[in-house]
Amino acid sequence: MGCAGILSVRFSAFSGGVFGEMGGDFYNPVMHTSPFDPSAFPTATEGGEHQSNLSDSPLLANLNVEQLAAVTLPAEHALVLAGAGSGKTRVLTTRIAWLLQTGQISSSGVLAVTFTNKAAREMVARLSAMLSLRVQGMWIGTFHGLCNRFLRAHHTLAHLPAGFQVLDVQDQLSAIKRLCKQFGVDTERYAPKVLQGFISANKEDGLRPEAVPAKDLDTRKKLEVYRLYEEQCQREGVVDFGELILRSYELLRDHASVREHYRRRFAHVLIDEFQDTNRLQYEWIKMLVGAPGGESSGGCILAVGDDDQSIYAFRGARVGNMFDFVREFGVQHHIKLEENYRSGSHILDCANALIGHNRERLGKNLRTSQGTGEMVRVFEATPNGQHSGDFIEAAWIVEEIRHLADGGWPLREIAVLYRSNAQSRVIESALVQVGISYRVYGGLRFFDRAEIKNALAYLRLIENPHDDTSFLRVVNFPPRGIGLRTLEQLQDVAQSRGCALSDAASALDGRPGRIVQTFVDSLHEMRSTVQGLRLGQVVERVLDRSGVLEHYRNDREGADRVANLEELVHAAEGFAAAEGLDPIVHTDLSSEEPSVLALFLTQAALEAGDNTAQSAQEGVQLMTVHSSKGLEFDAVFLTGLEEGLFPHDNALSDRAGLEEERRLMYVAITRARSRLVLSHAQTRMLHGQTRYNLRSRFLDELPEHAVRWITARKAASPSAPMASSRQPVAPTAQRPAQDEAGLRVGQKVFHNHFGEGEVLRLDPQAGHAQVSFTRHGVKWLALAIAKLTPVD
DNA sequence: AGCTTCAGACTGAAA
DNA sequence: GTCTGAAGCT
Repeated sequence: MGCAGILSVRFSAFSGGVFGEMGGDFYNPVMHTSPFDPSAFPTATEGGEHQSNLSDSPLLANLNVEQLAAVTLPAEHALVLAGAGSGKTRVLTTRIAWLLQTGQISSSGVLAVTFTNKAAREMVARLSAMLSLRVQGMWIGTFHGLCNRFLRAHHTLAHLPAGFQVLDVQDQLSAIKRLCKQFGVDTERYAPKVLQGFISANKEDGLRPEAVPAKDLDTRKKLEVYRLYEEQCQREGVVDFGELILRSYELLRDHASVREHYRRRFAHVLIDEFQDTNRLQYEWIKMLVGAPGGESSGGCILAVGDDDQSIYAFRGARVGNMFDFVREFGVQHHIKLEENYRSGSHILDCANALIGHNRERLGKNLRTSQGTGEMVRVFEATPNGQHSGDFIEAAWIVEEIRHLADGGWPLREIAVLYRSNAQSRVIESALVQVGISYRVYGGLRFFDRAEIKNALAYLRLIENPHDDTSFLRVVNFPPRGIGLRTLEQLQDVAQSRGCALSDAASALDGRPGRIVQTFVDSLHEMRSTVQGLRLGQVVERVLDRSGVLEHYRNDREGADRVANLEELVHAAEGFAAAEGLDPIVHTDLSSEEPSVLALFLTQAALEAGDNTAQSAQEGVQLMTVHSSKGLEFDAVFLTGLEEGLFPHDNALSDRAGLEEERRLMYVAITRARSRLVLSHAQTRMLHGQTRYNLRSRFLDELPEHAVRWITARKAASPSAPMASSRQPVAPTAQRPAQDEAGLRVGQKVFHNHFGEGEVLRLDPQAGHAQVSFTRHGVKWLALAIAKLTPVD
């Protein structure tokens, strides 16, 4: 599967980031030896207004005025508004390097937090390149990675076992399902997914069950599940993602000495992508630093973010944290990074004009000294007799890509972006048609694959026999004839005795009981046979003894899975060295030190791998706009710019939703270096039916001077006949009157192509009508395009 | 007990 | 149109 590269990079590049120097790194405020690299020592900065004064400092060379100001800020709280492509990461890393080199702090006095492992890795890599000191042991990582590290160090105070494990979303859901079954929760009324959302959302708001207002019966029921879930996790020694942060927060809150220690220690706290932080993450930061006026104020915060790129409100991100931060910390230093080093001014003009339609902004305008660059083009795909608009759109884009490729543009520098994953399919098949290779982002990640999760479940059971989630996952995998019946009995016994499933096995009798007992025995056997082996060997042996590997070998479609399992062995083999750990596994269940196996399993949960479906081959990159954030490409094709799709129907109910959609569009536009092509289709196959869509309102918000409206001039592919040569659409073409044609629900209508039908629903805001046609089924139509005649 | 079929969903997604 | 998850069949 070619995951070798991905894995080895992942496990080595972040070495020490999470686990390095565990223990010794904590209650040990003693500084590292001097971090100075004499050759890079800067001269006095004199307030640092002009870079010319600093030409002899390689670190600060080539920074623009704003970047320099941000890097050399005094040790006070500050907010940096960093526009897209403005050198944000460079500022963050140079700031850290500058603080270290000027001797203002030691490397143990810095805490830098990001959202993704990728961002953390990049920061570590850039710092290593700038500094001669060991970046490994520094507190640079994700919110969850750092909190994990923190809880490991203080696991006793946190009431957790040394080798506590981290539940990912899948594990969490199955834990909740199991709990529902056990306590007879009506899962028709309270879907496990909903309960999971409820629990996570509350944790991310920093709320334990007792703190959530039980306003109605429904909420009370959910709270009961929340409580039971917490008990279950505690009993099994596992934590979910939210718990990592919530418990770290509470630990700091409840233990003054620990709090004081870290507040004294971290003189500088740097936060990346601040607009994406949720309430709990912000509270954690505040607890770590101490709000002004509190009993002890700690270090200073440098928050870097861009309110215009806030696109994760749906998962709890609060742009409001930016405003709160300024208010609560009395932030005096506001720096805007507005110079963009990525795109020409036509592209930036589009971005600025578009985002100017948003009301709730801190305010910021991207500029460039690069010149205008290419015009931004807009393509409208018109359906023909054989193909719907999305097909024509895809074919046209692929043709354009082929031209680019012929012209020497590297394929990996070309991206096709879309609003929702469902759109990738048409584009993929168009690419396959002409034989252009591509990569799709958004598939399963390595550690989320079923075979890997099965293998990890065995390893977890070796580490912790009380992990019932893992027990249930593999008690009948590979199949050994244990059915639901048996498991229910087992769970009953475990519940009445208050013990783990694996300890309840002996109470069962009959054939099923013997099978379960054999399974439990084999786990014991594996646990003892594995002692003293290297981690890689441990994984290998468990894959063998558990029968997992054999099971996939016998599966005629299991070749990929076998390869992935081999990859897992390889990853385990390299893990210890990369983390600077002893590779020998000792799973002493009462140990105060987590075993290397426990750390490996945690790593797997906290860093599940790139979510790219294909291997890292050269190819056009396909992804959603969301996952394109932070990336850049020479050429960007942004597809499906249609009302209902982008902005998406589900986001249109309120102003905030629309503004987030617009920010999403802003993110997409600012990905392009030199070429940006926007496209929309008049008709699109969606959910197995044809939809008629108006072009996106966002297209009408772009400035005329920077945009060229085009239509197809030639056949997009041999099989696709001429797209009709319509006149370029005027950018200001009128939107349909809301009540056009006087339609109402239940109205009988006639359509030239589909014949007779009845209006099922109306969406006046979007100008859409859903019509059930007698002969062609249910379709959504855009009233401006479809000609509907009312019939009586 | 395990496989197959059928209904229903379906914006976005890090750790 | 395609994937997931639960009920039905062998």
